[in-house]
Amino acid sequence: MNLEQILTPQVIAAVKELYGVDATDQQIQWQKTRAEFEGDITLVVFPFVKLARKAPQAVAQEIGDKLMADGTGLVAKCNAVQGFLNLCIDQSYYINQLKAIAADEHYGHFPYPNAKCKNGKCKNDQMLMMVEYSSPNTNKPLHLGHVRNNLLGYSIAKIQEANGWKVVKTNIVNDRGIHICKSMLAWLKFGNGETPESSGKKGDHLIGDYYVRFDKEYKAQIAGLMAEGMDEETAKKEAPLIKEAQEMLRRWEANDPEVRSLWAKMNEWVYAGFDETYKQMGVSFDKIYYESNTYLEGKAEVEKGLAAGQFYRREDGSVWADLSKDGLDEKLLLRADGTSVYMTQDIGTAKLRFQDYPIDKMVYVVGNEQEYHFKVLSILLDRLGFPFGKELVHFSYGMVELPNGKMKSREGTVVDADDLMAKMIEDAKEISKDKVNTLQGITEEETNEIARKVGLGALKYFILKVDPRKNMLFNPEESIDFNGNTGPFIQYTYARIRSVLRKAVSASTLSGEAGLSLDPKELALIRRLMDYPSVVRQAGEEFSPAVVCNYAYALACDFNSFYHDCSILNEPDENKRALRLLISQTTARTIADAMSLLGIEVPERM
RNA sequence: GGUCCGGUAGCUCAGCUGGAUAGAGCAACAGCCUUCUAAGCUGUGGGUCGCGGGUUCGAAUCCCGCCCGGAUCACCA
Repeated sequence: MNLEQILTPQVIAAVKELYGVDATDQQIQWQKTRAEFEGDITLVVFPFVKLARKAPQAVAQEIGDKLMADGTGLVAKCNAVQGFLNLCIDQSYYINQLKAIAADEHYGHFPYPNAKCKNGKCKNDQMLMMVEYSSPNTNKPLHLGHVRNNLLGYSIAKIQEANGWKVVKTNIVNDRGIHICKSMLAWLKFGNGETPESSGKKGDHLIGDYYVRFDKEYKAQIAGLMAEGMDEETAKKEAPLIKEAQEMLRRWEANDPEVRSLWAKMNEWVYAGFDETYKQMGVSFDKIYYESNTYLEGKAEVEKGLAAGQFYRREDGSVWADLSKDGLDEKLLLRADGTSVYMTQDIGTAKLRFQDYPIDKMVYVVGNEQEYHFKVLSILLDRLGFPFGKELVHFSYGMVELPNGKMKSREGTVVDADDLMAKMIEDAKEISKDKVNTLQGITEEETNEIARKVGLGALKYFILKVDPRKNMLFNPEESIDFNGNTGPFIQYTYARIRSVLRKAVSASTLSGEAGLSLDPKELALIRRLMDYPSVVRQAGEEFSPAVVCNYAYALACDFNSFYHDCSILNEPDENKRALRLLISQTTARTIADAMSLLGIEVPERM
């Protein structure tokens, strides 16, 4: 039970006694006391001013006097400034809270709050949330946009786990379609049998190169045709290359063995490349789906819906859903030639997933450009009887933009994920060269490991600290910071604490704390630590790793300030020293936990 | 045009379930290492919170209108 929960009923009682009115929970507003006033927590008394028909200051004073006279001794002092009642809480309360936090192995995590209730009877099963993220196309390597997606998806999964959900991380790989045929065709025509082994290229990069090559050759053909007098639109349709690619797609759909085997081979190259990237990024999946396996399932679902009268068929044979009752348009589900569209595939994927897992909540981590798609998908899944359809979450995030606009794969204006991670690790290593005194006696391997954690930490924090909904800017010309409000700053704080704890000879236990008086910096830290569970809760409700970032930063700031002012190991009073060690240890643990929710590792030294 | 999202310091971003004088970091400048890691700490300067109305004791925050930027409204994914 936190401070507000303890104090709120006391305030309600005080207001009742003083003014004979029943105050509602909503009228009780707490906020942190501003630094310039004395106190730990502040009650806003404006809501009671009318009831009391007195000046705000007088009301605040009256309530404050009542709280102090309650006999518990919790409120040690108070002062009233206008309509704000600042309360000083007895220090023993904080010390007890600190001990409780230190003793709680899973502090900030909520084990099973989401008990599944059926027929009013709770079976205490854990609710299952499936989180889809990454969802790459197999025709090009991952870029910075994917990095944001992956980091957000992974972090959200961790955050929801901390909030008590059973989370299944999933990936839907878009492995079929015209895009991969383009790469395949270009490889056949211009590849001379190049393989990842023969060229030493990562498989996804190799395929990406041929995708770019296709586009280049295709554009040349279009230009050629236009020079012969054809208009642009016709030229785009008539260029031999695009026709060949389309023909290849037809052969793929017809299960042509030759095309299928090439397709399988090239996709394997891509997956090997993706696996490397995912591993370096530190993300993982519990279950991977492939569109080549789900799109037929989608067609079947649509046919079923059609038979059930949910959808209708037009004269040309195409199948549509009428969403006008939901305030939307009509939406195509199957083309006249019977082939499926994006929506059909997503329905099929949902079907398979629901067969595989008892999904209570489905979360799609997909860019905000697809908001309309998911609005439609939600309605369609609901109509088709999927329990999670209506309440599906499209975790919609903003684009990563470069100084000159959006990234475009075909135009080569992308920031490659592998390159970027390598660059960050390299930068981290460069910076660590100046730290010879703190990193002396460490093996080359350890140094590399620290650089990896720190470099990736800088990148991840840089991306995750921004509100996911917002577009964010990345300037490749300016390197990502390692100072200030950054991942490395927080990692550094952790490493500092670990260093102190290593040097602490014995873990003396805290006793006889009655006589202890808390330093303001100690108090601030304990209060910050107390906030952690509500931060985890909020991050889960809002689907926002940024909330966790802000907290981790604030916690690190509080610690550094404390560290600067208060000596830990050199504190002569044994009891005080024990308290500070306990604060330090709890802070380190909380930093590490918060960072783990972000998918960021913390080094023991740096 | 309809719908959705954003506009806060020179730059990158917090704050947005209404609360006291709008916060960080970067960049600039000035201090702090014989003492637990200086990737740190302390300080200075920097703002019509896009604009205009409204709601109220109180608005960056809520409501309405407008301006600017982005996304979306495909037999693309």
